[in-house]
Amino acid sequence: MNTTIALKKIRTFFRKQKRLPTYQELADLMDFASKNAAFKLAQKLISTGYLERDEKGKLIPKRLFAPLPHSGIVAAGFPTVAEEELSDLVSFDEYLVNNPDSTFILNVSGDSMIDAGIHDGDIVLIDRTQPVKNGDIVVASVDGEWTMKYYHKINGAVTLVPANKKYQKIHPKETLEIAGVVISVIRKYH
Amino acid sequence: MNTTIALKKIRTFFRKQKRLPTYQELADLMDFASKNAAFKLAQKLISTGYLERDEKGKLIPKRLFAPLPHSGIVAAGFPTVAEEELSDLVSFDEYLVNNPDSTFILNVSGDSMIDAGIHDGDIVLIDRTQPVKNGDIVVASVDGEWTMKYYHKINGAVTLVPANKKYQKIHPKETLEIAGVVISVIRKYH
DNA sequence: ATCGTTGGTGAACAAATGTTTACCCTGATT
DNA sequence: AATCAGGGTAAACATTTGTTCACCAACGAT
Repeated sequence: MNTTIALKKIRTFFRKQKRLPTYQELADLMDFASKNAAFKLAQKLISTGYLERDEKGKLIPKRLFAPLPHSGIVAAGFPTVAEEELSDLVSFDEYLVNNPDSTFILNVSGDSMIDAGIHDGDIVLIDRTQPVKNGDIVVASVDGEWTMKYYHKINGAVTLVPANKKYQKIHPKETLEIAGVVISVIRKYH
Repeated sequence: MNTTIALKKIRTFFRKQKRLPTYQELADLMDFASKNAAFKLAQKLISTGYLERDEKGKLIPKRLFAPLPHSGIVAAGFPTVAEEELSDLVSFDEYLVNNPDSTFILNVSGDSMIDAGIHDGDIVLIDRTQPVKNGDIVVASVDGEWTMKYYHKINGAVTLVPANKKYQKIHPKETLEIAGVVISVIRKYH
């Protein structure tokens, strides 16, 4: 009956083991005496969209970790956290990362981009294949030093602009190597 | 020998399937004709610390997605503390959401929290069960209007403080309803 | 030249796994 | 009172899986 508690147990199992339980293990987990009960449970979880099967029929997690209702805007009227609409459920992994193979994570240290809302301790996602456009925030190596700055190219001359008046603009002379473009900023409290 | 290329293939497999390959699959992946070759490969990957076995002897990833000596970026001082290869292992869903059942998403509109690095258009994760502490950013309904502000309670008197000098502090008189605590801020460019 | 190691093939096999089929109980519906 | 669906048990079974054993080719070091 309670798929919620089942999900909870499966989640903790997956967190620990980094894999989904077998039917036998799932049965144990749920105190079922029969594998088949686990099998049926899995079916239900698939039909409710929490799990799915790969090409070989094996169970893999789907929405297992991100079933978040996405309600409207803070401003007006707002929210009794309404009915959870499946269509609005979001996996952050999919939402944030378009190119998993070329994306990596950086921990931000320093306050040179604070006026862009990037604080010390934030996490930043970098795509190293994405083409750089003016106004993008990039991670770059200038004359041997790595920084994170706004990127501006005017008449062929690149300027790296910090988002903090305390720091200077940079006009790279010798080397300028772009590690990638900041595609996302994440901050977690607590 | 090519444990590097093996790791690469295993990684992409894991990213797609969200599970490790069986020995048969690993053999196929590596163009081995024999499962045993895969078995031995796995042994090696275990002894080199990339994989490990759980209590039941099943393979689980260990250092599979751990920080790699990626050229350049790690080296010189600035922005990076650690670089990690991105994987579904570090699922943002898991990382960001502790209590899936009580967490929901809001789109931020307005600039009243801009000095806290929360900009118009950002996405914010709210936990509605988490206890509110002083200094937390909360989503609250004051006298019928919903806002996002810092929460301060001094001698029983609650003050809601914006992170923008343009706006006034709020001393709720009548109703004060807290929808939840901001646990995370997400901004996506492009 | 030979020896030992590394990395692979191939076959074999017990145990575990996914899945099906049949049956049962309980609470709700009619 | 009869029926029905949901959620569980129990048993059965083909397939797959992990693992072992024996063997082999290539190669570097001795």
